[in-house]
Amino acid sequence: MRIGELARQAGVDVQTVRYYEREGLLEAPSRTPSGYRAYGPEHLERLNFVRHCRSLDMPLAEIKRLIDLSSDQRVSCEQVDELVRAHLERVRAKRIALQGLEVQLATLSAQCASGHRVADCGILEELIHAAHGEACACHPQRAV
Amino acid sequence: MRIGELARQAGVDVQTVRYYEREGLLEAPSRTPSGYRAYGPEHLERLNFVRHCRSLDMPLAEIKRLIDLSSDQRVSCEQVDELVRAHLERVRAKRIALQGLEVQLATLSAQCASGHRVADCGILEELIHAAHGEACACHPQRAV
DNA sequence: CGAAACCTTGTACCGACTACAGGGTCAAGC
DNA sequence: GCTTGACCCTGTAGTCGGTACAAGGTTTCG
Repeated sequence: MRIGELARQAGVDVQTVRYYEREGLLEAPSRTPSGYRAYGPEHLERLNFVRHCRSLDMPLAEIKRLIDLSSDQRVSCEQVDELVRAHLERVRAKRIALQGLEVQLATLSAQCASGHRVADCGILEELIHAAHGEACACHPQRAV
Repeated sequence: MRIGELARQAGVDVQTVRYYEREGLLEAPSRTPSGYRAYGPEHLERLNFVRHCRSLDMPLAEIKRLIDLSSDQRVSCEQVDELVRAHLERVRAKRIALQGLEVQLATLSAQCASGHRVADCGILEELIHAAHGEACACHPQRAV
């Protein structure tokens, strides 16, 4: 299987496959006499593994770590779980931060009484208040 | 005020100030005879404005747009609101995606019965199933 | 034989910084 | 007057996970 076929089967770009090889996530395959990469089914499986982890938004460094762990039979499963849990915690923290942002942005948007010129825009007013270090609708008890 | 003082007052790194100048978000200030940047209070206000928008996770390009809009008195307030609302929508979409990820990662973590060796790790098993295109705990009805 | 589709390497780009190298300037203390 | 340390300057490269070229070689089909 050449690189185009592998990429098609995994649903990724050809460049991405080469990128993963460069980053050490995909083993460098053997080459045809003319220098083309020749992949086997084990490469497709590995690539699917990487893509699946990426679909869970794991960074490549962690995916690499997961691959290393899984190839060492002496390693405890707890290390794998710890990695997954740590990632889950980061995702949760990010989601909570975004929830706060949503409230702030909705509040800010509510300041706009449409039809105005920017001179009287409630949104810009709030943002400029904030620039003076004062409280604003989106950051009510901001401590500066 | 020199760059260090400005940066301290706005709570940013000196490099960030120079970066904003290069990116056109902060007007280039006058210079002392020895070439040091000399800032006035209007620069601090602008910098605070930018930082406040950044705290709402707006990309620099949008902040720039906001600055441009706010300096044109003929512009309607609706354009400002539209920009804020579009940003809100992006934040909301991202938050929802992360919520889905949280569920997936929690499900995956629940597959691990601790104390095992990786050979029997439920997490890796699931991930490898997924790499074969089969359904897995974290992506139950995956269509490949 | 020629065109199209494929492959190769190498490089640069995205955002929003951060870090570092290699130098110049300034204020204080001795 | 000299040194020390804190500050400032420019320019460059790195982060992350790719994407997008450019300039060439190979294969495949008609």
